[in-house]
Amino acid sequence: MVTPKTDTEEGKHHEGKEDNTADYNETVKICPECGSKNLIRDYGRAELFCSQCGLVVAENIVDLGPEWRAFDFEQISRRARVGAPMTYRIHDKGLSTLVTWSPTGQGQYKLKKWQQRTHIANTTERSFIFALSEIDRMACALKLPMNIREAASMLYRKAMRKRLIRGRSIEGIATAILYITCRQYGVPRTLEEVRDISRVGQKEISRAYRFLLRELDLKVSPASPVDFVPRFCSLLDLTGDIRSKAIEIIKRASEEELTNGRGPIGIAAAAIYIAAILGGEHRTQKEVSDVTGVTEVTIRNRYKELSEQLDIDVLL
DNA sequence: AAGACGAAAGTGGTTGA
DNA sequence: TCAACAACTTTCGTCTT
Repeated sequence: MVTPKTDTEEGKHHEGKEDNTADYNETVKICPECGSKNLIRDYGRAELFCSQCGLVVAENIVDLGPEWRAFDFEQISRRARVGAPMTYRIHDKGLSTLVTWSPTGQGQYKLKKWQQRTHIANTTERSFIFALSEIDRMACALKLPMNIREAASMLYRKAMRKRLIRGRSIEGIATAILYITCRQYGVPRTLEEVRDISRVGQKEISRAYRFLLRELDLKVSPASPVDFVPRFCSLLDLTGDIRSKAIEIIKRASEEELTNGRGPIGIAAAAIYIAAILGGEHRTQKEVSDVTGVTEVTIRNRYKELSEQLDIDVLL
């Protein structure tokens, strides 16, 4: 994986020289409000915020850029000497050198031919390339940040090393890998969302998902409703205020054990629905339903439970 | 007319014998 | 492997604004 972004000496070097929101974003790892390390990047709103208390730590974050930066010549030479940053998203980890055609060199021409033949020599290599491009395509469609694509690629590589891919659909595995990675990184996508941009059906994704969890010995804790809130809120064009309110409601609900055995998305949807009304930014059940993918009936059921048990008066 | 409500039947996934 | 089960969906008639 690409080197982590915390580079302390670097931070001191160029204070105030560059766009400081981005710098802030790269160095802050702990929420100043509650100390939680669980910061979530919300690319829909371009915000970095705390999943515990909802505090927006940084705004206008622009990640997705080059994985490293250099601020003086020494750093350039130190970091740039190997060429492109090593990345797992290229099938040979980006370490190969592509020799391009040159009209003068006969030797280079042969080398190029040799490269082409061996580069994509066998079918496993081919399918790996395909898998990575698929992961990239899907991650792109889901607007996932680069670090998740990297992690997904890494996980796929791991699955391949363990010979888990053979005889299975590459699409299914790749989709499941992405789904798992999103969960691990606290930016879950719903199964429906993943299915919509995948080329395989939900059943196959689920099968591959369970298979991978078992074989790779991964433990993915059930998604928290909180993790869905920022994205749903931004899709509904709600302010950060509502988002915080919704997260607050979910926290109280889970303390009262109202979330047990309930689908996290339904909880998130209901909390957002309530929060939006309380905050004067009313959204209809249908609107919330369309964005979250749970039915209005479920939203009603959850929101009835929540408002009654938590003594929240929801006056329309 | 649109939104909210809730009853009732149906669906797909999980669990435990 | 199968049946029981809970959560969720679909459908639809009714009430409210």
